[in-house]
Amino acid sequence: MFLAMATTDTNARFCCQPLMENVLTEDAAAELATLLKALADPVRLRIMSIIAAAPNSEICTCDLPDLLDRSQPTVSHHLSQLTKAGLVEREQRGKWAWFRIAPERLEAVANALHA
Amino acid sequence: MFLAMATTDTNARFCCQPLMENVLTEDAAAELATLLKALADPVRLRIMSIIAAAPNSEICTCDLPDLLDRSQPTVSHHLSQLTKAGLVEREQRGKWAWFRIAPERLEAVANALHA
DNA sequence: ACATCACATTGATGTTTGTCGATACGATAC
DNA sequence: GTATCGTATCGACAAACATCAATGTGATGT
Repeated sequence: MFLAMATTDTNARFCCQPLMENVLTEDAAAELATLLKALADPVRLRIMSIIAAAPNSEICTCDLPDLLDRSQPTVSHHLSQLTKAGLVEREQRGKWAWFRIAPERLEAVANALHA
Repeated sequence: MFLAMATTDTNARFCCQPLMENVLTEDAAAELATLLKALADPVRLRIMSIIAAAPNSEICTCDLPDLLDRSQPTVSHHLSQLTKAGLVEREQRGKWAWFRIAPERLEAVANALHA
């Protein structure tokens, strides 16, 4: 939905007539870029993938440093990025933190990419 | 297709039983991350959007600096990134460079995001 | 209370990225 | 050829990012 998210905010002149209606606003572009950026890292993609493949579609943080071959602070940082972007949701259970994918949010990104 | 792109490359131990089958390989994750990174910038998203909305779904580079409010070198750099990622295709016509979206490539990214 | 465990935060470091001025390249027009 | 125009490349710089060791925090169990 490069189209669907669209509202115009530019009134520029052109020499080859591109129309500026139905084009991503600077704001809309920034918002979508933020989401894509949150996904655009191999470690974070693998986290999403691991969650999607896990029983009950949820994981405990404790497994990730081993699975991802990254330090605990690094994993924590990536989970925080994904959470902040709204792509995963965090739930505390005793001392463990569990994460699930926020499907609507992920779907929104995927849909935004269909022209 | 966090699932569809999957083949395993990790045999880690776990305390909360996540399965490591059907999980993105490090290589697959890196590849997908590269594509997402190419899209994860407001200027590049607007470029894609402008192309998608343009007549004949193509644009001449010459219009972009004005439309995007960025210098010519900056625009050139972003177009180069998108081209390198295979998300757009370049065609020289006289002195002008024209760009079109590579739909399969963009679709592949979108599909990879459906769980 | 105390020790322990799971996780977050801080601080530091090397790398990558977006940006632009200056310049080089390549095609067109004269 | 020479001038001009559209675009790419180079060099520099500041901002953002991934990473980890060290430390802080908050809950559990004894």
